[in-house]
Amino acid sequence: MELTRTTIKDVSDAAGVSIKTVSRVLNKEKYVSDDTRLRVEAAVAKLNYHPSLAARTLAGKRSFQIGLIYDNPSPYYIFNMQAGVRTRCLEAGFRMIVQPCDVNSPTLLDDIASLIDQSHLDGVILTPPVGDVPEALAALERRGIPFVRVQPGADPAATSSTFIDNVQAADDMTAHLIGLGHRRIGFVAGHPNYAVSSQRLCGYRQALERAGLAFDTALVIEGRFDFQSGSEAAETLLALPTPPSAIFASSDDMAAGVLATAHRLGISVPQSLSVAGFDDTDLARFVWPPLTTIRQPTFDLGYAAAGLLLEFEEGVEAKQLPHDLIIRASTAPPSL
Amino acid sequence: MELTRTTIKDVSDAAGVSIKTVSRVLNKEKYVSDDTRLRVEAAVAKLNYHPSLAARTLAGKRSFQIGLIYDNPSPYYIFNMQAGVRTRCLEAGFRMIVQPCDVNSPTLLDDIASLIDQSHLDGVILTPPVGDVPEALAALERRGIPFVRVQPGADPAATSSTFIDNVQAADDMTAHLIGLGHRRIGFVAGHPNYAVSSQRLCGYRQALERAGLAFDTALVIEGRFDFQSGSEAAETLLALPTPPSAIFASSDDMAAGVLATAHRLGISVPQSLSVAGFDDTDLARFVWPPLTTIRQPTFDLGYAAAGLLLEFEEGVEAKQLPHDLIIRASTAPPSL
DNA sequence: TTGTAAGCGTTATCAA
DNA sequence: TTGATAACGCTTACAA
Repeated sequence: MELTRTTIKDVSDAAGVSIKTVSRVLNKEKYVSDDTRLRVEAAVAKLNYHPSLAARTLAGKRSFQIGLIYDNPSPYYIFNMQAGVRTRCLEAGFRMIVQPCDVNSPTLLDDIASLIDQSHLDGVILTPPVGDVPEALAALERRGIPFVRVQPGADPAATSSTFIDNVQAADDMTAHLIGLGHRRIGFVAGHPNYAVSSQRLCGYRQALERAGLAFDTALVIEGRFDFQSGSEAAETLLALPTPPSAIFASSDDMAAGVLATAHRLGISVPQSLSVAGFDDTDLARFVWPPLTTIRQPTFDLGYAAAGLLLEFEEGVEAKQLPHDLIIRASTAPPSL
Repeated sequence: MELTRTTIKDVSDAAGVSIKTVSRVLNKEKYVSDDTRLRVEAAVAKLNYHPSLAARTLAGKRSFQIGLIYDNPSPYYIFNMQAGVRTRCLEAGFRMIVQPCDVNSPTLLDDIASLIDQSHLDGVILTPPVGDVPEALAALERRGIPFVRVQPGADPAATSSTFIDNVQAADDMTAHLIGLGHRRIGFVAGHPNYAVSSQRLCGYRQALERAGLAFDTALVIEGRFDFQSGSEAAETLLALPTPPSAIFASSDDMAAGVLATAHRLGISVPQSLSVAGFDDTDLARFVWPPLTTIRQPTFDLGYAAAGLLLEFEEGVEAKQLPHDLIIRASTAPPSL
C-alpha cells in the first residue's frame, strides 16, 4: 500500500543527484552529462516515478495541457476529433482536456475563461461553430492564449487554423453526379448558422454553372444537418413535377433521411435515385443502399490543429487538408 | 491584456478578509458568517476569479478530477458515456479526464498509474473491458484509489459498479420475437473476449427454453461485434436448409451487417426476415429497414457511475439500471 | 555541468 | 468566526 507519493526528491536521492538535476532530465534540458542522465532515468524507471502535473504547472510557465472546446452533437465527429488531437498531444507529452459548450449560452465566455484559468491551459483548439464566435476569439487574444480553429467559417488565415476546402468538396461531388449523367440534382443545404452550409451550397452551384446547368432554386432545400430535416427535404424534392434524379445532402444524417423517405415512397436507390452525403459519420458504411459521400478527414484535422498549437511560435499558419470522395453507389440517372 | 492571473489574494484584498477566509467560502466550509460570505462571493464575481486547480491539488487532499478510462472503439458508446460522466461531474464541481487505453498493451498498468499520479485523480471510472482486467483493479486497490466499474463482466457486487442486466435484456428480446410467432431465431453472439457476449447468449437460451423451444447450435454464430462479422454470420444462417425467420444480433453493428446481407440476397426485411439488434449506436434510427433493438442506457450508466464515485464512502454499491426494448419493426414470421 | 534558494497559489494546521 | 504560517512538489532564477 503506497500511501505516500513518489516525488522528485525520492528520485534525486536514489540517483545521488540534486532535485534540480532530476528536473533537468525530466525537461530534457541541455547541460546534463550522459552519465548523470542515465542514472536519473534509471532511478525514474525503478521508482516508477510520474511527476506531478499540478506541481509542474504551479511552478513553471507551462501546464502541459491543452483544451479541446466544441459544441457539436455528432458522436463520430467528436470521437475522431478527440482521437486526432489526443494522438498529437501524446507525441508531445501533453494532455488534452475536452470541454463541450453551448455557443448560444450567455455563460459561454465565462465557461471558456474558467476552463483556461482553472487548468492553466497552454492553448485551446476550437471546433466549429465555436471558432466562429468573435467574442470568444477576442477573449482568447486578450488573455494571450494561443488557439487554433478547425474549419473556421471565414478568413482561415486570420488565425492559425486547419480546414478542408468545402467549396471544392461540394463541387467535386456535384461534378461527379453530373459526370454520371445527372441533369437535375437536388441539394439539401445545412443549418444556416454554420459557415460550411453556404460553402457547400456554393460548391454545388459552382459545379452546375461550369457544366452549363441552370441553378434551380426549387431544387435547393434548407435543412438542419439532421435526419429529420433530410427526410422532409426529400419529400419536397421528390414531389416536384420534375423530380431530381439525384439528391446531394450536405451531411450524412440528412442523406440518411433522404434514403428513408425514398424507401417509404417506394423509390429504389440507387436504381431510380442517386443519393450523396457529406461527413464522417461512417454512416455510408452502414446504411443500405450504400451512399456516395465526401469524407472529411476529422482525425487529421484534429491532429494537425494540435500540431500547430504545440509548435506555436507567434506565427499564424493555415493548413488545408485534402478531402476524399468515396464512391459506393455510382449510378447514372434512369433515363440514360 | 491581463497578463497576471487573478489570485485568491486579489479576492481577499477586495473583500477585506484573509485569504484563508476566501478559501473557506470557496470550499463551502462552515463557520463563515453570512455577511463575510456574501462579501467574498461578490468579490469573486467582480474579479471573475477562477481558482487554480493546480494549486488546490497541490495543497489539498483532492484534485477535483476523476478519470474515465476506456478501451472501446464505438463512438456512440464513448460519446454517451462521456456525456453522462461529465454531467454528473459538473454538478459536483469536478472535472473529467478521459483516457483511452489498450487492455492488451503491456504498458496498460503503467499508463493508468501514470494518469493517476500525474493528475492526482480522486477516482476513476472503468468501462468494459477495462473493468475486467484483474491486475488493473488490484493496482487501483493497492493505491487506495476509489473506482467504479461500468458493466463488470462478473461479480458486480465485488466493487462499486453500474450495469444493466444483459441476460434479462437478451431474454426480453428473444421472448419478444417468440411472442411474434418466430420459432427459429438465429443468434449472432459477440466477441468472445467480452463478458456481455456470454451473458446475452445466456438470455437468448433462457428465453428459448422457457418457451419450450430447442436450443439449436446451428442457429448460433460467434461474431466480433462489428459490421463484417454480422454480415458473414447472416450468410451462414440464411444458407441453412431451414433458415431462421428472425435473427437477433447482439450488437447494432452486427445487426446492420445482417441487414446488408439480407438485402444483397434479396430477402426483404421485415417481411421475410425480422432483424433485432442490441446497443446504443443510434443505428436503429438510421438504418433502413428499421431495427428492433435493446437500448442500453449508456449516458445513465456513466452518470450513475460518476455519482457512486463522488459520493464514495468506503462502501461498495452496485447499481442496476433498466434497459429498453425499442420496437420499430415488429413483424411475425412469413408463415403465419 | 551541477546545486541552492525562492517562489507558484492554494489548503491544513494551529492559534486567536 | 477569523487569521498567520507552514507545507504541497515542482521550476525559475542565480550561484558555484
